[in-house]
Amino acid sequence: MGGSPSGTPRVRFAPSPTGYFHVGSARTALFNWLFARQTGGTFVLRIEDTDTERNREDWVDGILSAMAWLGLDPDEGPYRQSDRVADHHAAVDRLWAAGALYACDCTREQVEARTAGNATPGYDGHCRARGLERGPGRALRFAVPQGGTVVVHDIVRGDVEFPLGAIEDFVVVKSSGQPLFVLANTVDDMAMGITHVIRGEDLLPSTPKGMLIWQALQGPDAALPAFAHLPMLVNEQRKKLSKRRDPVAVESYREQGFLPEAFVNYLALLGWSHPSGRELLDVGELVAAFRLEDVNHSPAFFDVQKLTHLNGEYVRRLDVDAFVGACRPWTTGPGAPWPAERFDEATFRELAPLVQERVDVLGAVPAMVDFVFLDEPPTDEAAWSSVASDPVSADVLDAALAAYAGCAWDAPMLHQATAAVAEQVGRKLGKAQAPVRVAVTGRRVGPPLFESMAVLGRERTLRRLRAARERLAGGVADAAGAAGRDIGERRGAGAGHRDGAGAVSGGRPAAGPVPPDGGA
RNA sequence: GGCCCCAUCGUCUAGUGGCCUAGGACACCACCCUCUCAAGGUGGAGACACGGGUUCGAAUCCCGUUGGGGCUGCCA
Repeated sequence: MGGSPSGTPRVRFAPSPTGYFHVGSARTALFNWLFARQTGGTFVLRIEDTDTERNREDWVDGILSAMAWLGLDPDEGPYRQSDRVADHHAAVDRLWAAGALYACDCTREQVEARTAGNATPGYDGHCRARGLERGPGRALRFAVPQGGTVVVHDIVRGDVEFPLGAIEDFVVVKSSGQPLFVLANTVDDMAMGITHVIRGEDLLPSTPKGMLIWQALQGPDAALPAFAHLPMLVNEQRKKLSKRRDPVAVESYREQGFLPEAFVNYLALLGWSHPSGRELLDVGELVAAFRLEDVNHSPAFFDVQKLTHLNGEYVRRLDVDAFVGACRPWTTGPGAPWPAERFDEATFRELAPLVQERVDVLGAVPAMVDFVFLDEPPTDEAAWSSVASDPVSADVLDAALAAYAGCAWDAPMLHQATAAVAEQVGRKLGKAQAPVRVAVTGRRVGPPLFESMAVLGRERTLRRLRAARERLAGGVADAAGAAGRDIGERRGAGAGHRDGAGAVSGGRPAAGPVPPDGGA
C-alpha cells in the first residue's frame, strides 16, 4: 500500500460481495485492468465488505474466480475493507477534530416530517448548530460548505459541476458507529495511493462528497485522484442492468459456454471501440489501444446476440485440441447428457471440427454429438413426426438399409450410397437424407450426416435405421412408446445453440442475486 | 420534485466543421454455396430526436426543447 512514488497510475476495482459477479462490474474491472496494463500501472483489488448484513463470503469467492476466469489478475489485493476499519475510525476522529463533522440524532421520520415539501430535498441541517456530542445512537454528518461548487474533472466526461447547495449534509458514520461508503471508500483510496478512480457513472453523484472528505482530510490543495465515470450498461428498456430481470451473472455466461477471451473482447466494446474499427480484438490489442479518454459517454445495451456471435468467432478460431479441451466441462462434466463411461474423447475429436463451426457457445456442443454417446439416439418428437408423416420415409429407410449394408464405411461412400437412395426414391439428396438423419441422430439438424454415420459405425447405424423403420411400420401415433430420450428433458444450457425450426427453445441463464453494480 | 449525465441505423459504434448522397459490426431480408444446420460469399432495407443560432459550410460548436437514464439510504 501507499502512494505512487514512481508516478505510475494506481487504479482499483472495489466490488462489494453482495451477489454474483455482475457483467457491469466485470466491465468496470476490465477497464481498470486495461488502463493499468497499458500504462504500466498497478491494478488493486479491494473487496468492500463493510455491509455485514448483505455480504457473504461465497460472493467473494465468486468475484475472485470470475476475475481469474476473465484473466483480470490484480497486482495487489484482494484487500478487505473490513480490515481497515481502524483507519476509517481514525479518519473520522480527525474529521471530527477538524470540525468537519457534527453529530445528529434525528430519526428518519423526523427528517421526513420537517422536509416534506422542501424545494431542496435531503437533510435540512437541523443538528448542524446544536453542538451535540458524539455518542451512541448518534450519526455523524459531514457539514457541507455553504455556497460554491465542486467540480469533478472527469476523464471521460470533462468537468462536471455540482452546486454545494444541492448536496445535503450526508451521513458519514452510522448511529451504530459504523463508517459509511463515501468515507471508507475515500479513506481507502487515499491510503492506497489510488491515482485514477475508474467506475460506473452511477457513482458520479457521490463523487463530490468523496472529494469533500478528501479535502477535509488533506486540505484544499490535496492531490485528488483523477476520475473516469464509465457509461452504464443497460437492458433493452434502457435501464441500468437489473439483477432481477436481466441475466447479469458472469458465472452464468461461463456456464453457458462463452469463452473468456470472447467475453473480454465483447465487454471492451461496450463504451469503447478500437481506432481501426475492428471488433475482433485479442487482449493484447485491447491493452495496446485502450484509452480512457476515448470511452463513450452514452449508455450501452448489453447485447447477448452480439456477444454470442463474437463467441462463435472465437470458437471457430480454436484449434481442434483447444476446442476439445474447452468442451470438457460439457462433455465430461456432470451435466453431460450421456453416461460418463460412454464418452470417448478420440471419437469426439473426429467430429469436433464439424461441431466447432456449428455452435457459438460450448453449451450447445452436447446436443451436436449426443447421438454418438447415447445408446439410443435422442428423440426430437417434432423431427420424428415430420419424418413419420412423409410417405416416402419408409422407402428411404428401406433403400438406405440395403445400400449401407455392403458399402465401404466412410463418409464419401456413404454420401454416394445415399445419393443413390435419393435417386431411387426420386428426391433430392437434401430431402432424402432427412429420414436417415432423424433415424440415426434423432435430430433434424446436426453435423454433416455422412461423417456422423462414419463415426457412429455401421452396426449402430443400421440398428437405428431398423428401429426407425419398425417404428414407422407401427404407425405414427406410437411416439410415447419410443425408446429414445426426449430432447426436451435434457436440454442443457442452450442460449445460442442452433438446431433449427423445431428445436426446443434454449434455456435462459439463471439470474441469481447480484449487486446493483459493484465496483465503487 | 431537486442535482447530474446522455442523445448517429432495432443494437454496439465510426465520425472531433468541408473527404458524409453518414462507414463498419450484430440482428433482419434476399440470393449464391450446400447432404440438414451452420459457416462463408454477394446484395438489400435501416440513423444524425426536434427547434433555433454560429459559420461560406454542421452529425460535428452554442442555446433551448423533447426524450431517456443515474443519484437523491444511518447500501455499496
